[in-house]
Amino acid sequence: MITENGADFVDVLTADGIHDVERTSFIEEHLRALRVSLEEGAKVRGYLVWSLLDCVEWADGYRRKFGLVHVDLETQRRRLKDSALWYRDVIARNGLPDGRTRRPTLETVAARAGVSRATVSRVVNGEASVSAEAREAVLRAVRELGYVPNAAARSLVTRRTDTVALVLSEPRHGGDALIAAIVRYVTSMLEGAGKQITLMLADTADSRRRVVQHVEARQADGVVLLPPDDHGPLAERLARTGVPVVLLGRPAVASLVPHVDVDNAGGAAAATAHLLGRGRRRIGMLCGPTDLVAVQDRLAGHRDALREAGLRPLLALSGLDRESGAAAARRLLSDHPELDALFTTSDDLAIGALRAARDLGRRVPEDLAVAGFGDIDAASCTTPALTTVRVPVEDQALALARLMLSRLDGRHAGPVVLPARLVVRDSA
Amino acid sequence: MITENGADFVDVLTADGIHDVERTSFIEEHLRALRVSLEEGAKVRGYLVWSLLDCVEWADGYRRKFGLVHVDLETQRRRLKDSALWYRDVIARNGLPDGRTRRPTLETVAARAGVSRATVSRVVNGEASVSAEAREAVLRAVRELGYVPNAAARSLVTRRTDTVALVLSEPRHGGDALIAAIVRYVTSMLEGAGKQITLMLADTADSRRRVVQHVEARQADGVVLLPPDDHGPLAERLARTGVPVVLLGRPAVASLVPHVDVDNAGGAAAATAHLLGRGRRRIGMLCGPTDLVAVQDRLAGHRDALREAGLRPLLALSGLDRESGAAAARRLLSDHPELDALFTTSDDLAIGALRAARDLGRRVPEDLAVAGFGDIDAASCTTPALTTVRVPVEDQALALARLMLSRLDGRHAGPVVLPARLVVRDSA
DNA sequence: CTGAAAGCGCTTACAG
DNA sequence: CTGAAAGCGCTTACAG
Repeated sequence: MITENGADFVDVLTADGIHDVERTSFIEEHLRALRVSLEEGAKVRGYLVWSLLDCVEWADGYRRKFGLVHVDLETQRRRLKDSALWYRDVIARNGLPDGRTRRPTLETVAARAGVSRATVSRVVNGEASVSAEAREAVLRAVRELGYVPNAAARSLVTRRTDTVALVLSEPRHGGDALIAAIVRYVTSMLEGAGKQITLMLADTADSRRRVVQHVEARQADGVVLLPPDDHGPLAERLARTGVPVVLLGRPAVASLVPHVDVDNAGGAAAATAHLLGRGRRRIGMLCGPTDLVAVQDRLAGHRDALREAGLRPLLALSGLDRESGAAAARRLLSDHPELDALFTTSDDLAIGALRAARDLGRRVPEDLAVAGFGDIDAASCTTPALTTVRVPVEDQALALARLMLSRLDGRHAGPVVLPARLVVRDSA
Repeated sequence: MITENGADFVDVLTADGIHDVERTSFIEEHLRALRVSLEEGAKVRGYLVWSLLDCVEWADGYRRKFGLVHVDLETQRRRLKDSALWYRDVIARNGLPDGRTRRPTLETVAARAGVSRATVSRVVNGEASVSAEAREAVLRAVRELGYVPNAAARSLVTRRTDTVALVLSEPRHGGDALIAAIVRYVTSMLEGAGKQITLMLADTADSRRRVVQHVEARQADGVVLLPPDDHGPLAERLARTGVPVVLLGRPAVASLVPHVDVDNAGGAAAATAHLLGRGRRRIGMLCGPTDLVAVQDRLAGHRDALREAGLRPLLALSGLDRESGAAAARRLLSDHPELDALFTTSDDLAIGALRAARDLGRRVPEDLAVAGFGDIDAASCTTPALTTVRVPVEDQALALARLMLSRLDGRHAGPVVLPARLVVRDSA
């Protein structure tokens, strides 16, 4: 660790409020680490205070100066061990590891192992045709030197990049939870398979050009593209380069590019059936922007479910946000005061509808049942809590990653459609 | 576009419900594109139907077969133009562009421009010392051939990667909105500066090792690391390699690694002052996991504000989720029924507290004022709407990107602390 | 201002 | 099973 004047410093522990049993081994462990550091010449330049809650005030002086860490015991010990190992490591190397030192290359490893570069390459890449002794020697040299292959050099000759581009466009639909889940799960699965992720944006003409260039220059072995609402053309264009492309959401136009989607129609039909099942017969619908494919599908599901009951849909077009949902609901309810239920193509619209209902003095669900779509985080926080259709964001992310992996393996794959489950709460 | 049996097909337009004025030019434009395609030998294999809402049912047959696009006029025209240009482009190239064709190299460009590879390289990299004619010739050849430099070859010799690693660890604090904002804004700004983003996870021992290897092997020119709560050691370790590192959130231990943070203490003090200003004197606090630095700082701000008013804090420790917040609130309120306000270190805890208050029959804010921290999406949806402290997620993301860029430019930089503003709603 | 040439660190036929 | 050698596509002193 480095203080503000750049000098190394080691920890001095002051721990309070720890169970005695635990304290002993904890302190011992720490002091051992400390002793090692001191013996190896580190100078004490400050204090790191670990303490529990009841000594916050006492410890405040230290906190101001060096930072105070409040941790539970488990964390405390893990961190302690980490930093102890780390100190030893650093000190063992005699001061700062030098970033400017040349990294070892195949050449270095080969020399140390007493074999040729070709053999080292074979071992590193897991080829079978290497003798046990050679392999052993190479592996040892790799370990001792901390050899890591140079990705650029490898990619230059293999023409692979072991990289997948994750392309985000404007999130008109889906929201932050979906983005976060995809970023996390797609990355996790692809990293597990030895791929690297390049994050790209495709929200402007410029950035879209960049994506096309990137892919045409073969800087990615595959592309995960989301959400595609406005980007059918982009997806097709990328697919034409021969690089595997995978989409989130059904594209507007039938396509051979495989995609992952949620059963929007089925979910909307389920929500509508639920309203019907509660005896509602005059059901209005708040419908988000109809150029979004997901909105189209939800609309279709709603319509089909109504038709089956011999009813016809009654729509109010709306934007994407709560304010616009509230306005559409007000409009619909004043034009059609007889309505006893509202279905909306998104939770944000439903939350707007709840506000409108409150403003208009309609009790939910007694006078007006409201059902949304999405099960966003806020849906369970409203009063009444929102009945809605859950969009399984994590499953979508995982399916997307799996689809990409199978395409990278050269397998063909069709679209994946995940079920959307009704979540019944209080609003309908 | 490709149908399911792999054949090209062109669009046939059927548009309804469009204002007549618009319709004419729209259809004309489309038919022109169509004619071009047909003249150039494309076969009609299907229909793409653009229509507006009122012909949904009629169009359903087409929808089933080929996908139906509902679009507003603006979108319609843009998309039409896109696909028309795209058709022409593809067809002009005589069928599918071949992904397996060799891309042009410096060599190719040099030959075409009648100069040496070195000169082409100089032009491409914007060096000044090139004659106007040579530059002109090279630029033309680049344009005509669609030349894009091979990143691997370039990186091999320059030892730069023009890549920044964006490292995500477990999101114990901050949530999806923060992740989404960072992914979006950091990527946007760095792409604008010609950098590529490599997305990495650091949530397991394995993935952390991968990150260290990645950086030590110089596969990134910089690292944006978030959230650092458990990763002080990782940040220090990466910084030791000499690669610029930038952190989200104040690290637990004082460090030279620059970071971006929110004024957690100031925000908590403001919320507490607000409660005091409303005449509340018996203020309890729900305190999230105290090993999180942000929680420590919020706690400190709360305590300082109380102390200034001659009061002492009354804490209940809690986890991170709503359930745990509700439980802590129940505990605190039954042990101390005299409490007239609660401050919480996060909105999720506050939402839990609202539930507990309702269960216990306490009216909010009359009997019990509640203030949270974060201003998450759900905060404005509760009843009563939550008074809270806004954490400016976009500003954080932008500051993080700026910090990284200045570090990449070799400039040193200190920590950035962004203000956290009180948002007064109904709960306090 | 320009070109010939060396070299970045790998992989991969090819020959043995 | 192994090594010598060519070559991936670029940049950059160096010499002119």
